[in-house]
Amino acid sequence: MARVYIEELSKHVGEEVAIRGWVYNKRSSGKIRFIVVRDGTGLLQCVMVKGMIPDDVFNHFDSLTQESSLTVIGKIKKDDRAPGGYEMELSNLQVISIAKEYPITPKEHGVDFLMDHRHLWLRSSRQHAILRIRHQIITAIREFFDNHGFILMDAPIFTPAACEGTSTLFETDYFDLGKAYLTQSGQLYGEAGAIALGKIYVFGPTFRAEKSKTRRHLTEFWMVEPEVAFNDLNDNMELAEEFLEHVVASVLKYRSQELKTLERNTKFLENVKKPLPKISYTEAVDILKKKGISFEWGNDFGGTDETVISEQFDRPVIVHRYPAQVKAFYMKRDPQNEALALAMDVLAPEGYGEIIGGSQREDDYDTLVKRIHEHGLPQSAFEWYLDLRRYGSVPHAGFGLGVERTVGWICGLDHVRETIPFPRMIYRLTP
RNA sequence: UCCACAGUAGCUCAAUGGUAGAGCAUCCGGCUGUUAACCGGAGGGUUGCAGGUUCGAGCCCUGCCUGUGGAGCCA
Repeated sequence: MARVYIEELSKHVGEEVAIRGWVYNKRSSGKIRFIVVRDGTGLLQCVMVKGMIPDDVFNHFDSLTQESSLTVIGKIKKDDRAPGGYEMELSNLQVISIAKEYPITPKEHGVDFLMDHRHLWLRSSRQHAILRIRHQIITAIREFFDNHGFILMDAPIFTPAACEGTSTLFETDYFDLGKAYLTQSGQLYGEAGAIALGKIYVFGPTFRAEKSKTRRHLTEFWMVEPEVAFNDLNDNMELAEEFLEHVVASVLKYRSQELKTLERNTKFLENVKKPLPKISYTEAVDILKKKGISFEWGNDFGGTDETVISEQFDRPVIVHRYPAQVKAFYMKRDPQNEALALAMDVLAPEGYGEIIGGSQREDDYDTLVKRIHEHGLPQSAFEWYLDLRRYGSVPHAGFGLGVERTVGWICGLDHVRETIPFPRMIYRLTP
């Protein structure tokens, strides 16, 4: 007899099959009993009627607890009364393991309790939907870059010093070489890769030791960072919008069922088509002022500022040419206005904030040395990086996309902690 | 680091300063189409911790702990 998965049951109507999984829920009305089984790919309602099957099989029902593992065998039929649309007329049932009293009941729970049981919470339908969409987003990211001639180039996670010199980093002892730090960005290494290979992307985890305590922050998160030799700021923005369009379209195409499970309104997602609106930082400041928000030119946007700006558009908006003073040392200045950096951020709609940050990089050796000193950074730590300007320097640009914020936005979640299987936050290191 | 809010049964929550309760979960019983099934019954409590006010504190006051949201910083 065929052992099949629930998601492929439509191909097995009328056949007797075996499904291996776990008890999601059970209900009884005396002589007729229902077991809802999950197998990781979906839910299947199994029906058994007293007298139609051997009593010992029928009586197994009583011992089943939520999340007990079992094999169910029976004929598949279409039935609109069943969740998922298909139902199994159970003919046999083999218990693999009876679960102890399961902490997560079909009723509501608080976030803290669920986070303490994250390893079990992952079994619920909603978490399935989020993780499948996360998978789709990561698949689409790799697909996009792979199909556009980019080479995946992994950057190290242990680094000798701060990449940008601003964030607080996680520190660890590193044998006789002193301190090592967990990377906060693979970008500088990505630049070396772009000069070596033309166009590359770094895709890996990054770490920030800042005590950020908001719905948009994790201490460990994933970032994808493309870097392209000979690209300028405009090329960079075009790459970003084409990339975002592909990722969102892929989720809409392959994960509509999961978006439905999450009750996601896809209106804004369907709008993610290039070209995206592009405004300068100065224009963004004007928007804030028109909305009556007091904001001084030269500051960086806060969370609420980003929300107000993004609310003016029906799709992600690209903001470019920020004041250089709020941006990193390696960003190239605008030749038209030295006070501006050739930087760009993509703000997601509906208040999800910055999902992409990038820039054209400073490619002039002398200017870059000057910036390193202006930011109070030790030049010795950046000698290898300066080599990229000593030996065949070219204009180049890239950006970083935060995977968890992107998942949160596409899924319509109110907190990034549900976008990654095991979130790491300042007050949570377990499970 | 700062600001605000919260902590009562395994879980989610009630309880004017006056006998700590409900739903779910668990256990027992009933029900031939259930949909977070339903109906009847049972067990389950050091009200986060330490003090204080009061005849009397889950409730008021002080301190601490833990968590949540936000600010700063950022993706």
